[in-house]
Amino acid sequence: MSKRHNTTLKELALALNLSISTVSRALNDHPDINEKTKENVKKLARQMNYSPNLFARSFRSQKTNIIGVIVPNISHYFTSTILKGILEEAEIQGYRVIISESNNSETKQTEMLNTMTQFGVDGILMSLARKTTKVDDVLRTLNRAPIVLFDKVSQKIPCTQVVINEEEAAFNAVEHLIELGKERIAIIKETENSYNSEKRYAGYLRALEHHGIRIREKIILSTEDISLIHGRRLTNILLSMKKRPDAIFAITDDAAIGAIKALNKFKIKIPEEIAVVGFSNSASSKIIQPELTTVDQPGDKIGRTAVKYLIDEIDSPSNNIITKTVEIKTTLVVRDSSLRA
Amino acid sequence: MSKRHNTTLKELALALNLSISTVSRALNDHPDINEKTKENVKKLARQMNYSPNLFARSFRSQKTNIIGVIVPNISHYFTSTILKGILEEAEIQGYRVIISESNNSETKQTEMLNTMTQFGVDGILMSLARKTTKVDDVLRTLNRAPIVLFDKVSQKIPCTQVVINEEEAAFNAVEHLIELGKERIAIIKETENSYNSEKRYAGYLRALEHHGIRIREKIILSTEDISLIHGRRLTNILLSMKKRPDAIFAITDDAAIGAIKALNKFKIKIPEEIAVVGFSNSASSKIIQPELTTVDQPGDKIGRTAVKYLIDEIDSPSNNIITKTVEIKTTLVVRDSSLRA
DNA sequence: CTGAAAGCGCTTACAG
DNA sequence: CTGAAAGCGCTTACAG
Repeated sequence: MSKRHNTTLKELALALNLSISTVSRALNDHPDINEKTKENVKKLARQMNYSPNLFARSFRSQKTNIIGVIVPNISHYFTSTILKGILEEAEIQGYRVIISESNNSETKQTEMLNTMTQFGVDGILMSLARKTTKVDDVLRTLNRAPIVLFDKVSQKIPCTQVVINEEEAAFNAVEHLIELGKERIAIIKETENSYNSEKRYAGYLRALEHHGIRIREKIILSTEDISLIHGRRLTNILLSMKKRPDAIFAITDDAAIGAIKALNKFKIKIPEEIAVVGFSNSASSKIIQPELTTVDQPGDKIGRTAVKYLIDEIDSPSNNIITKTVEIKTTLVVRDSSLRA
Repeated sequence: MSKRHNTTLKELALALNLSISTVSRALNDHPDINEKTKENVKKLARQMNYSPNLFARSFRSQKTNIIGVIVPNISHYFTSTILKGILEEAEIQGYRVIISESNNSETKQTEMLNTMTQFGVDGILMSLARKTTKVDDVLRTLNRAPIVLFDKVSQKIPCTQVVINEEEAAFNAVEHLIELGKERIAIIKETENSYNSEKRYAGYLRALEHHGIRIREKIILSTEDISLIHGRRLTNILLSMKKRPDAIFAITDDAAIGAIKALNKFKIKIPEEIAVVGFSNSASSKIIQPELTTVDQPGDKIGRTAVKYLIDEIDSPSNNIITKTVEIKTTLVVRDSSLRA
């Protein structure tokens, strides 16, 4: 047998002097077929190393059993934990997963959506590229295949959205700082109004209001790119103020770690002088000194949940397009950066 | 037009009162077709939101343009950078990528190989699960589709293997410590003889020999699971010795970071008393205090290279099975954990 | 219990 | 310049 050759039903049928139909049925354990025949067929199939061509099967059944996934950046840790959940759940349910990256480019994202529908995926899981504005492209895809959004979502797209309890999580994080006795709590958030940043900011505001703490515009800082470097830069600005904050809530771990790096540099005691809380529970949050208090986002569960909702829609396609939001609970992981002395 | 409906060539043909053949050729800009006809066809195709069913096309051409990827753990940072490279290069070359995780289980790995060949992927990229012993399964797959291994490879599998210059990289890392004036250099490696651990250990030995430094068995430590926790544990053992080492070379960043955490706890000066060098240039290596000297592994390049070699084999299937090793160069990133005072 | 035939959507050699 | 027909590998309703 030469290399790269795949045995087909036809070959088996020829060798056994049976019809293709019978061979197919025998392999699929169809009740009609004689036990003896089944045995013979299966034996030869094993010998000839036969395995069904799933592509042909999918083609016939008009169902690919493939889920397409589009994420902004695959090497972002939180994203990779979601992907892990997606892969696990998809495998359990008998689906394969095609992954692609939009690199936060809307153009690329549209291209990916097109390839995926052309390819005939049964459904699409997507976390939106930053600044996704031309929702039309996504809506057009929605006519072809069900979509479930996760993490970076948009209410403008009428479909199921799997997110964490952003607002509540931020509320809890800030309340934790207040209970620690902190009163001048700065926030480092995004300039652009992403779903996530907006919700976390709302939680911050609500916590302050709820506890009767005055909102100080001066210590509400924003940045385009919510990274370690900008977390550090904005913290330096906070430190240059006449009246420094006594806590910093950064809406990402990266920015919070940047903040800690800045505070460490000036030998400011954490959490006594300034406490810090982040968001994500990334691997780095346990590496930084002092270890970072942060919101744990269960990526695995988000991924699994998104897959479940998507497969539900694949199995029972409904024509009523609705925006449904599914919230996954998070927990605050308290570490040294905000531990009561 | 109802939801979830895909226009087909047949429908276009019917609407235009043309044959399916003509419509197909018009859309593919076949020179035989009348310009006017092409225009009409294309116009209607746009109106009816037609896009070709790639599944049908693949089915006919017996080529899926899909690459299967199997990795032990998708959320390992280094792996995700390789995946990034794979996705980028695959897209450029017009391939789609199916990703799955073996979770370091050989059984699961075999299953994935089977599904992928059944599915008819054009080729497979794989990083082996730990302790892959039953090479037979992989060899059987090799009869169906070309395989290129990367990172976790095995010489027992006759195929192209894309790796980094493990031995040389370790040699350079240890030589760097020697040039710093260190003489009692401990190594933290894996118990099990993985390709990577073996090569790095060989580089360590060669560097010591090359510089006429005696090899001390006592400070050559091994662990099953080369993680932060075990890096810390083994470092504690090193610290309990009568004569402590003056440097630690850990064959992963995780273990090196564990080492630094242990040293920090005992307020041991890094690098003056004990210098530390890791391997990977993970995100965490820039977070830990002091920042970690480590070997930068260009994941992106590894991924791209693996895709290129695989597509070469897909395009020109050769029957001569050979083991070819492709080495990607690394660089040592010197940071505070080994910086001359 | 087994077989002949249709069909999934597409491309292309062959005919006119 | 256009069309009828075969075929990629499989499943299944229909017939016997």
